[in-house]
Amino acid sequence: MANRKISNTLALAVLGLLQERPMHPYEMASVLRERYKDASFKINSGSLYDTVEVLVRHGWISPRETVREGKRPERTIYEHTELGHREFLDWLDELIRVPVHEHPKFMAAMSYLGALGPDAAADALTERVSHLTKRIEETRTLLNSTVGAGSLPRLFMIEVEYALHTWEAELAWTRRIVTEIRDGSLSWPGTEQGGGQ
Amino acid sequence: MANRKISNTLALAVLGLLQERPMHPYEMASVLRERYKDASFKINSGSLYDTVEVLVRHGWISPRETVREGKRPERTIYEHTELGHREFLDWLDELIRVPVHEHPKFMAAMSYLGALGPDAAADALTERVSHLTKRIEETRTLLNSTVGAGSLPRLFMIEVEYALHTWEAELAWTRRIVTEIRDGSLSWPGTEQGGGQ
DNA sequence: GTCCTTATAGTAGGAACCGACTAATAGGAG
DNA sequence: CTCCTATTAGTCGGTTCCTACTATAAGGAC
Repeated sequence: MANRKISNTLALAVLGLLQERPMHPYEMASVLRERYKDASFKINSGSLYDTVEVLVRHGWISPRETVREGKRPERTIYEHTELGHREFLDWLDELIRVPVHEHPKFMAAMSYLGALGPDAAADALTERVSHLTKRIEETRTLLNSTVGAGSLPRLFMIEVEYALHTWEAELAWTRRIVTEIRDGSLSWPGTEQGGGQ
Repeated sequence: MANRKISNTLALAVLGLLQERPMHPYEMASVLRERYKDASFKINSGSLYDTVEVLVRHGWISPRETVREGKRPERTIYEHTELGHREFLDWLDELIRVPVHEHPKFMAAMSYLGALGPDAAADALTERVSHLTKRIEETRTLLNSTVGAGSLPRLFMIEVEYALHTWEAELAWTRRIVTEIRDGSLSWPGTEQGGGQ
């Protein structure tokens, strides 16, 4: 009963939307995209319908009605249950309280940085720096045109602020490593030019 | 031919190990753990054997021999192919060059921070701060007892330095948000006490 | 009015992934 | 020398996840 939880965060997104009002899956995807939440959740129509089914099986949401307009496919509209409401808050609380170990692809790649040799490594990292810089600028622009312009409360985009902050940290670190590779202070076992010592 | 790539980074780990010397899957897992690479890759015996099979199907690695000691299960030893060598370097280079969008669970949760209300939110974030602090300390200790003690070259633990840096950034950000919730500078739509303005 | 593109709504089949299990051996406790 | 646990090595079955696809309707170009 402890970790019988669903782990896919897309389920959290669905649950969250249904706290507001009943919706059919396709609409959930649209609303999430409108609100820029596709940066936080991996929205994929196949997974979305599966996720909804799992939530139904667990009794966290339930179908409310099935409507059909013209000859388009039927839309099934879902609503949250009492249990679903409690589990939503519980899950949310835990996700915030307890950091989980994740496995970002960049960390995996850095584990084998040595294999590239110092020159290719510095080169690849330099290109990463430029991608990150661009992404950060775009995100700043987005925040300025929404929260900055007063059209959205800051709380509604707080996770974007978080992402921005982590990218900035990654950028700073990456830049520093490039410098250290180039000036030899990060020495490269396997090549004969060691750093100091 | 462009994105016919394997996406699971565990395959990168396998490929990387086989650049050194031939190995059987169980040994790969042990070596990765010895080298603290289980922080970078999600090692799971089920997935590992599947991944090895996929690599064989793609022709990036191939079985070299099957040995049996006593009546224990047979061990199949794999080695990398020429193609596997090229693809390893290529993939590595791309993972470093081009940042991919990931979906950390914390970001997902922060998207619904509002649902907790300011008090519960500050409370949960405060607990996160303490977990992060502890994790950072432990990681510093690990780095001191390996790279710091001169028993491992810094390059071999560079991804741990990266993780440490990102956790520190997350910690600083989380602390700041807690402060802003408590002093009211992060205002909470839905409750009536707005911030400044 | 016909053509083309985009939006709407969802389905289906297979690949990937993971947890739980098997089964043998080695190493100590007593 | 018998029991118990840890280590070695890998398999199996089900769930989850994703890509590719179907099919209708609406909106403009010309």
